[in-house]
Amino acid sequence: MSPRPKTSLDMETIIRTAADLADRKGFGDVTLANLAKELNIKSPSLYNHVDGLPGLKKQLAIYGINNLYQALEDAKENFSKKDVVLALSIGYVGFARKHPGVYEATFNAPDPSDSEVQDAGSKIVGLVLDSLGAFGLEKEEALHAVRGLRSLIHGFCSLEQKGGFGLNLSLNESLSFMVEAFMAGIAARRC
Amino acid sequence: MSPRPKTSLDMETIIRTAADLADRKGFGDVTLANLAKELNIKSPSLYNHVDGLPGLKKQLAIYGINNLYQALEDAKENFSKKDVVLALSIGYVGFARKHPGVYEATFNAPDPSDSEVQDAGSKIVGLVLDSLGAFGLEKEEALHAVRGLRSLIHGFCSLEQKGGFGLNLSLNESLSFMVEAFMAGIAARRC
DNA sequence: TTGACTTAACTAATGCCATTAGTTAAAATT
DNA sequence: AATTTTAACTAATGGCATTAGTTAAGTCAA
Repeated sequence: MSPRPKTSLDMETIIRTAADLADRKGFGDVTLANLAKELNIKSPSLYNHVDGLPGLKKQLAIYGINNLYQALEDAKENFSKKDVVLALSIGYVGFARKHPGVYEATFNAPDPSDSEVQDAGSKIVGLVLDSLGAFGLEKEEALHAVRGLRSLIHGFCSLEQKGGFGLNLSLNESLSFMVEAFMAGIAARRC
Repeated sequence: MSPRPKTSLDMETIIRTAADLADRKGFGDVTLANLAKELNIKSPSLYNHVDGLPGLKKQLAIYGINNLYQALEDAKENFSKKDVVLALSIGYVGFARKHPGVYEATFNAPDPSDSEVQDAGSKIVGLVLDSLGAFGLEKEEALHAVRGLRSLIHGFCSLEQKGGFGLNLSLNESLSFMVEAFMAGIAARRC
C-alpha cells in the first residue's frame, strides 16, 4: 500500500479532534489508537506530530486551560460588576459541563510543573485575582481567597462529574449558595 | 509446575496490599499485574477473589471511603466542639495527604452510583451534617452547606495533589482561611 | 481413612494498547 | 531536475486485562 498525501493534518485539527473525543467518550478514552482512528491514520503516524501519549495529554491540557480562560473572560464581560465572582463561577462550571473531557484533561497533564502548563494556569489566577480587587484584601489574603475559590469551584465540578452528589437537590442552587457563602465570609473580613 | 497452597490469601490482605500499592506508587499503578507481583501470584489468579480490575477498584473505593470516615470520626473526637468543622477539614486533608492513592481511589469507583459505594459515602454526609447542627440551618440549607464544604475540601486536596497550587504560600494557612471564610459566610446566614 | 468435591492456584492464548525501527513516496527546496 | 525533508506506512516488541482450560491442595461426607 502507498502512504497517504501529506496535506490534511496539522496540530490544530489533531488537538481539536482529541478534545472532541475527550468530550464525547471521556478523558479515559483519549488514546493514540482512538485518536488515530478518528483521523483516519495509523497510530504510529501520530508520533510525527506529538510526543507520544504524554505529549498529547500535555497539549490537550494547555488547550483546555486556554479555552477555560476564554470562557472566564467571556463570563466576566457579560455580567454586571456587582456579582463578578458568581458570574465567573457559573462560567467556570458551565465550561466544565460543556467540555467534561477537556476539563478533566486540564488538571491531568503528565507533568503539572511543566512551565507551559504552569503559565497557562497562572493567567487564570491573574484573572480571578483581578476580579477580587473590589474586596480590598491584603496581598496574602487575596491569594488565599483565590485558592479558596478555585478549590470550591473545582471541587464542585469534580464531584458533579464523578457523580459524587447523590441527593435530590438542585446543583445550581448549591453552587450559588456556596459561592455566596464563601464570598460573604471574605467580605466580612474587611471589618 | 505445581499450584501453590491455598492458605495465604484472603480479601483483607488483597485490598490492604492494593491500598499500599496505591499510596506508594500512585493510583494509576494499581493494576492486576502489579498487585499480583506484590502478592507473589500470577495476575489471572486474582480473578478468584475479585471481579477484574473494575471489581478491585470498587473494593478499594469502599475501603478508602470507610477509612476516611474513621479518620473524620477520630478528628471529631479529638477536638473541641467549638471548631468541629475546622477539625474535620484538617482531618480530611490529613487523610488525603497520608493516603494519596487510596484517597484518589475514593472517587474513582468504576460506577459511582453503585449502592455499596453510595452507602459508604452517605455515612460521611451524615457525619458532616451532624457536625453542622450547631449552625441551626434549614434542612435544605444544611444540605447545600455540606455540599459546599465537601467541594471546598475535596477541591483543595485534589489541587494540592495534582500540583495545582504553584505559589509560595502556606497551604495549611490557605486551608484554614478558606474553611473559616466559608463557615463565617454560613454563620452570617442565621440573621 | 478414603473418595468426591470445591477451590485457588497455574499455564496458554487472545486482543488491545503504546512505542520503536525501518521503509516509502509525496512535497518542498535547491 | 535532483535532492532533501517529511509524514505517512508496515512490522515487531512488550505490557496489560481478560478468558479458558488444567491441576493439585484442602475440605468434607461416607
